[in-house]
Formats: sequence, structure tokens, C-alpha cells
Amino acid sequence: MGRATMQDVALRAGVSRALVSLVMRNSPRVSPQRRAAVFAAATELGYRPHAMARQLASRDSTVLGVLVSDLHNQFFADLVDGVDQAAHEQGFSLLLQTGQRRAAREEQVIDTLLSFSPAGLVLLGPVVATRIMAAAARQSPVIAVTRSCRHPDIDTVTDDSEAGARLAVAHLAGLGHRRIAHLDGGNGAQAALRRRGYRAAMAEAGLAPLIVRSEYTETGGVLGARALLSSAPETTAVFCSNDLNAVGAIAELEDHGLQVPADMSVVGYDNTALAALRHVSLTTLHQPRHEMGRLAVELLLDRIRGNRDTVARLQLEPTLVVRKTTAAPRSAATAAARAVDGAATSPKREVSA
Amino acid sequence: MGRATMQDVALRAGVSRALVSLVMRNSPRVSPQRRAAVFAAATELGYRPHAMARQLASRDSTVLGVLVSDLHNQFFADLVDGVDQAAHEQGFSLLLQTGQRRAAREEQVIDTLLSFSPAGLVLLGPVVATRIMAAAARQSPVIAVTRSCRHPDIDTVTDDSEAGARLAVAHLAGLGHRRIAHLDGGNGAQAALRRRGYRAAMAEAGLAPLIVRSEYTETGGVLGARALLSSAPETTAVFCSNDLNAVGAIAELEDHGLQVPADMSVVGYDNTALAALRHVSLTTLHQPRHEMGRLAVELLLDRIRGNRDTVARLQLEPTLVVRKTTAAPRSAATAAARAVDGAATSPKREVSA
DNA sequence: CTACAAGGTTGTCGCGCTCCAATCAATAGA
DNA sequence: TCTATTGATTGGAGCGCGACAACCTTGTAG
Repeated sequence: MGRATMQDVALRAGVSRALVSLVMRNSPRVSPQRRAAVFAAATELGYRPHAMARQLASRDSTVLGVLVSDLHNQFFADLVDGVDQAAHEQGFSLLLQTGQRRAAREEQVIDTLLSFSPAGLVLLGPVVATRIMAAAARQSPVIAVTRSCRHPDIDTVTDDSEAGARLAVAHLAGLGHRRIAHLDGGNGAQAALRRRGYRAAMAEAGLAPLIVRSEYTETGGVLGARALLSSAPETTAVFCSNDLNAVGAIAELEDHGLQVPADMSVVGYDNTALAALRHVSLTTLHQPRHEMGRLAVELLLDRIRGNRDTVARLQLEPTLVVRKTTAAPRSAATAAARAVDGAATSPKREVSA
Repeated sequence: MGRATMQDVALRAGVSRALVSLVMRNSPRVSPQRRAAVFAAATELGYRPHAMARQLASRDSTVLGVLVSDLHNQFFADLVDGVDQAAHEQGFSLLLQTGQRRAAREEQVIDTLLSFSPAGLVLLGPVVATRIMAAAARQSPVIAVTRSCRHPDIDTVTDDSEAGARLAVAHLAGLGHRRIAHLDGGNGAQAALRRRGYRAAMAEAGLAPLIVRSEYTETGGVLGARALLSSAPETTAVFCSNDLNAVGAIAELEDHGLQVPADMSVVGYDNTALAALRHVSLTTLHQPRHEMGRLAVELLLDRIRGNRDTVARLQLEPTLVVRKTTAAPRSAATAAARAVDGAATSPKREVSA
């Protein structure tokens, strides 16, 4: 099944190989007759330009290398989808590998991707050291999504997680909650920012923060909620590190006989498809995942095409999506009283799950 | 940032370009000294073999083209993950594009993938005409997952959806249900098989089938459940086309004041992460998605390496995962009585949503 | 009739690499 | 000493294509 080459098409159309090349690249300097003849010959032979040979010869690639941390996470799957859309529109193809949240593997994957001389590299939620990313950036433009890093050669797209956390706290406090806990994202990307935003917002509202160590998983939510109930049962609202975590927390709360939102309000983060399910209907912070993927590609292409040589750090504002897992506490007055009490006796509490 | 080539390494190591090539390909016919010298020069220059040039020259590819129908669907994201794992282990990279469930787009994507002369093509849930796949198969080995097609050049990996449907019905009938409906998957992949299995199992159990037209989405589940409640309120159990559909159905049932499983048992299909959530805890049929992805790659590589020249049609057996959305009907006796009644008055019912 | 331009078309080189025949060195056998 | 034999190394052709200068047309102005 030897595939047809330009030479074959040229022979069949009775022209030179160079002319076929011009036709395939839509050069305007070709007469209509020749063009038609070439196209005819090409379709007859089932000719298809050889992308790799083309890129080798022209020295510019139409491939974007994509490192995605984990496709099991809906959040990243959506990012990839956005990246794919934008890339497809611009005529780029994706060379994709998963990093499994392991730095060593990510390093290897980046190496493999670079061996294809891609036009650029898109890193979705990388955990690898900045040093490695910087090294890659010397071979090919790099953009990191959901990973803020301060290197001058690496563009980034993130959401303003600190602002998101503030929105969550403001929403809950606005409903009358005083005992608002946070199940955090541990060492995960953006987790530190969400913690910081939570702390700041709580302080500004004159409330005592309570951070429970957790992680970006359902199990993390289950364990976090369990720890919370045993150590601070007076809590009336919890801001979870992401949607998955929130769903786990809700399950655990319900197992303990608590009703959401009557007994406990819950806020997630990401607004994944999960949160939108009517059966879940989670109040959460929306990150425009699809849009983030698109923007990453656009920024990368700007860099590739030389339209920009300064670093880009795009930070998107999350928005609050109110659904059915948040409500005023059973008695706002009671909750307020307990909060004052709690703040007086323990201005700062930390629990580990 | 001109990247180093073999020539550069050769010069630096004081050997010929051909020797560098041998070293890079781990040829045993190289003396240890030269090998060391080449490696040293390579690392000093930050040399990395150019994958595309290599594939052009060697005429064999280390790239697998992947067409995935839709990454928003967790099911396919998991498949891709399995494919990625297996490919990575075998030293292959994935060139991935999404088809958006649109035949025209899929056709275009296949064309793009083929232009890279991939070692093989993995089609995950394609909706494109078999004719197009067959044409692709003449350029490169093709395997389709979750899409049975009878073409002699196209390998397939599917689950035995007919058997899965039978398991679902058997489970529900075993619990004492008599009025068991099916929200189907419309024109989706495997939907016809699930319908057939449902019909057969119902007939064997002496029960009257009730198929509600639906689709593989949450909204489909919502609408399907609504149609079901208005047209056949005596139903006590429903077998949904997939998990997403089931979750939509559950939400709608709850909105109507019905409790799951007390008033209505629900079975899904796929056993996605969604079903495993404690808050959902859906009884469903497990498809080993990750494993299916792996197997697809393995079968494809067999073909690529010439270890097999006959068509492979792997059909995996789904297994029932019982969770908390199924139980015996409130009164098995009553349900049975109603079933007999219903079967007598309307041996075959169909409803459209 | 020549000069010139502009539109078309072609030959050739090289992208970075693999592959293979050819070469060379060193040792073993006659 | 003169081949074989083996092992290590090299030059060169070619993978399919793009870039570019050179080359042919025609047509038009001088």
C-alpha cells in the first residue's frame, strides 16, 4: 500500500514536481488549467501531502505538544477539548500525552514532545519543576495552564483562585453563615491561592478561619467532612477545594444525617459537568475551562507567530454559580452568636484530616 | 535557538554522522569508547533526535492517530487514558483530535491524521460511515472501539451490550420488578444492541417491554423519565442507556416526589466515575474502559507488527455493579399483579420522548 | 524587430535522519 | 606472508517535501 508522492502526481498530471508543490500550497502563481490537472491527478491517485516531510522541509510545524496531567479529571478533559477546538481552527494538530501527576513522567513526556519539534507546548496542570519548563521553553514556546509560575519565558493562563475563594466566603457570609470552614486542595495547583483568599475574606468579615487539610478528590471530601464534623460540629458552611471534593463532602454529611443545605451549606470550585447535574446541583465557582484552553492556544500562537515577545500572564475571573447546596443557616441569629463565641475562644483553628 | 543535529554531534565527538545514528539507535556494533564519546557530545550540545526526520527516513512511525468522539464524555476520556498508557509503554505517541460526533468533522480528522502517516489509527466511538473507515484502513491499520462494524479490514473492541442489557433486566426481575422500562440511547453507538438485549431478556422473563426513546445525555434522561411517568406511571424500574442518562432520570424522578430506589429502581450503563460517587451510588454495568483502551492499542500493534493479518473482534463482557439505586419494589406481589395486568392489556408498548 | 516585463514553470539543493554497501583495522588461519 | 573473518566505521543515496533561483514562455512597448 505504498502511498502516492508528489512525483507520482506530477508524472500523472504531466507537470513537474515543483508545480505540484505549488498547487498543494495554494500558490496564486499557477494557471487554472495546470491547477485543475494537478488536482485531478491527485484525487485519482488518492494523494495526500505527507505532513512530516512537509514540516521537515519547511522547518515550521503544525503540531502542538500537549501535556495533560490527568484525563480522569473532567476539568482537564474539558481543557483539552478547548485546546483541541482552537488548534483545529488554526490548522494545528495535537500531540498529546498524560503526565499522571508525576514529575518524572512529565519530564519524559516533555522530552518526547520536543523531539517532534512542535510549534509550541501546552502544559495543562503540570507538576514538574519550573526549571524543566524553562529548559523546554528554550526549544519551543511554552504555555502553562492552571499553574502559575514566575519564569519570564513561560506564559500562563490561570484563574484568580484567590478572588474565587473570596466570592465563596462572601456568598456564605451574606447568607448569614459565621462558621465557614474550608476543605483545602493540599499541594494541588492553585490550592495555596484558594487558602489565601479564604483566609483573607474570613479576616475581613471578622470571622475565624478553619482550614481542614484535604485534596482534590472525592475521597478527600469524604475524609475532610468527617474530620470537620468531629472537630467542629458547630460549622454551618463549608467551602470545598473543588467540585469532586464537595461531592464527597456532601455524601459524608448525608451519611451523618445532615441535610444539605438545611444543616450545612456547601460550595465547590470549577463548575464541572458534575456540579451542573440536577441531582447534585452544586453551588460552585465557574472557571471557563473551555475558554481557558482556547486562550492558551491563542496566546501560544501569538508567540509562535512572533506577534508578541513579552511574557503573558492571563488571569481569568471566576464567577459564582448559585445552585441548591447553599442557603441561610437554620437560624442566622444562632449561628452568628455561635460564631462570636467561637471567634473569642479560638481565633484560629486548624485541623488535619 | 537552532537545535543541534547529528552532524553537530558527530563533529564534536570526532566521528561520522552515521556512527552517531547507530549510537542513537542503540546498535550493538559500536565500541564502548565511541559510544561514550557520542553520548557525551550529545548531552553537551543538548542534542535530541528529530522524531519526524527519523520517521521520514526510516519509513516507520511511532505515532498513533487517535480520533475521539467527545472528551466531555467521561467514558471517552477514560478510553483515551487507557490508550495513552499502553501507547506510552510501547514507545508510541498519540496524535489526537476530537470528532464532535459529527461525521463530516470525523472524516476531516481522519484525513489529517493519515497525513502524518501514523503507524495506526484508533477510532474511539466514531460515527462516521464504515466506508470512510475502510478507506482509511487501506492506508494504515485501523481499530474501532465502541463501534461494531463488519468490515474485514477493521478490528474492533466493544462490550457485549446485549449481554449487559440482559444482566440489567435479570437483576431487576430478580428483585421482583415486573414493569421494567428502558430509556434507550437513540442512534448512539451500541444503543441498538442494548435495546435488543433488553427486549430479549424481557421476553424470556415473560414481561412486556417498554422502550422510551432517549439519548446518551443527562437531558435525555430527564425527558425520558418525564415521558415515562406520564405514559406509564405504574413502572417500578428503569434501565437507562448510560450513567449520564440515569442521573438525569433520577433527578426528574425525585422532582416528581418519587424516591429511588423505594419507588423506582434505576440501572445505568458504563460504571463511570459518576456512578461511583457516593452521592449517586448508581447500580450500573461496568465496562472496563481503561482496559478497552489498552487492548485496542495492543491489537493494533499486533497488526502493525505483522503478528496478525486476520480481523480481530474483541467483545468484552460487562459486569453488573450493584449499588444503591436498585431494590425490590414496595410490594413485589402488587407489582407482579400489575405486571400481569399490563402484559395482558398491552403486550407491547412504545412511547416517544 | 528588439528589449523588457510579468506570469508560469522547472531544476536543484537541503531539511535531519536511516539504511546499506563499502571501507578499514585487527586478528585468526593457512 | 597472504588471505579469510570478524567487528567497527564511514560515505552516499534517498525518504517526501519546501524554497529559491533559473528558466521559459507570451505579450507589449519602444
